[in-house]
Amino acid sequence: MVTSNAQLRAVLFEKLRLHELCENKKLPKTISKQQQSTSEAALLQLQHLHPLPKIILEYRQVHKIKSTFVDGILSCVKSKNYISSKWYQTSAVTGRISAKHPNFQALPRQPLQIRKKQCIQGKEEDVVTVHPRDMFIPQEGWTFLAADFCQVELRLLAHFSSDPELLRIFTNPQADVFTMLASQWKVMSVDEVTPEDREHAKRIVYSVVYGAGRERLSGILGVSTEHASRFQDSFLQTYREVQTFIQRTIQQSHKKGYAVSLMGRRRNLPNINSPDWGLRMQAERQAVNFVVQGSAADLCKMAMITIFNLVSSSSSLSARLLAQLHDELLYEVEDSQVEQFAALVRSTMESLQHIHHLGVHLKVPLKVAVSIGKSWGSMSDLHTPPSVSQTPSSSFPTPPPPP
DNA sequence: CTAAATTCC
DNA sequence: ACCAGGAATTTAG
Repeated sequence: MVTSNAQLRAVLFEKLRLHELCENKKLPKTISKQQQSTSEAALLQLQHLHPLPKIILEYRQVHKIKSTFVDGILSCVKSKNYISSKWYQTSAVTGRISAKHPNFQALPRQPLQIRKKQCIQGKEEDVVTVHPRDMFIPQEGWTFLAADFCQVELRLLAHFSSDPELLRIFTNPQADVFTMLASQWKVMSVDEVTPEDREHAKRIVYSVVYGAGRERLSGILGVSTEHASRFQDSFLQTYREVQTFIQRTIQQSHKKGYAVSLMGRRRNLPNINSPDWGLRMQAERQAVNFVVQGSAADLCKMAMITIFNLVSSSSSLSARLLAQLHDELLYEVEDSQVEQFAALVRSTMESLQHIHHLGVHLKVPLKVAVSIGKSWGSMSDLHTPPSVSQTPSSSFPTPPPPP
């Protein structure tokens, strides 16, 4: 079977013995059993030695789509006559929301290009592109509206660390952070940075701050481990206070046995003082990650609930929440109310920078990107109306009575 | 690096 | 027929 990694391993390393042909590069091993890995990283290294690895990689991509996002979603529709995810508010340790049956959060964002087989005798083209999110469209007379916190976790990291360099980036913004960093690293002008470059920069930043080793980083960065090691040194040197924040968080976790989010939520870390080095290091990374990712989850839930309350108490506004994609809220709103709702959502989310009755005062401004569209796949930015962004209205609900 | 769900063996 | 765990994919920071 093409889908069997055990059999693939047998063919690749016992029959063809490809690992002996590339001793210069070390191939990844599986975590638990220390076998030869058949992961993407391993197959990419082997693709020049034999045609099979590339075929497997292509197969895996289309098979994932077919089995999960076509057959999988179809089976979700069959049991009912409609399609709707189940949303879980308490299943994720960080406090993020998760979805099942189907998992809308993992629906492919990028369009997929699939080459047709020659034997089909394609009269038209031999590549077909699929936009999975384009399948979802709003009801007649309504439009999708997505509100997204811009770089939440990085902003929260700037807040927690008080790193002057990182704070400066957000307090006087010149361009998008990740496009800026991408242009610096790849030595190119800001408008030459492609969306792929930006995503790449984003992955690198989060990998470094959440404690990626040089092995892992070199894989993402596409350079040698030595170069990756130097890169992470220079990164943590430019943002020194980030490093002290990481150390402080780990130290406190060791003392308390748990990590705390922005709004006081805890995550217990049983292995934080484990004698096992591997487990202890993992718990330390989880501590740092929880403070940032968990705080982002706090903000998103606050935004969701606050907007829900505002819409509920409004007699004229018609808007429904369709999904929560991590730090993004997806709504369906009546065509005539798009502008009004966009302004409300934006000011509500940005006002979460200061939540006075909870004692939350972020040192960085929160920025929200609102986009609208007639399908989930093709949503375009809705520009900030200057009047709204200048005056953040007090749209927050009244504080609860003191205890 | 972290956090999910899903599919396959 | 069912379940457990691992390895691989997608997504999100």
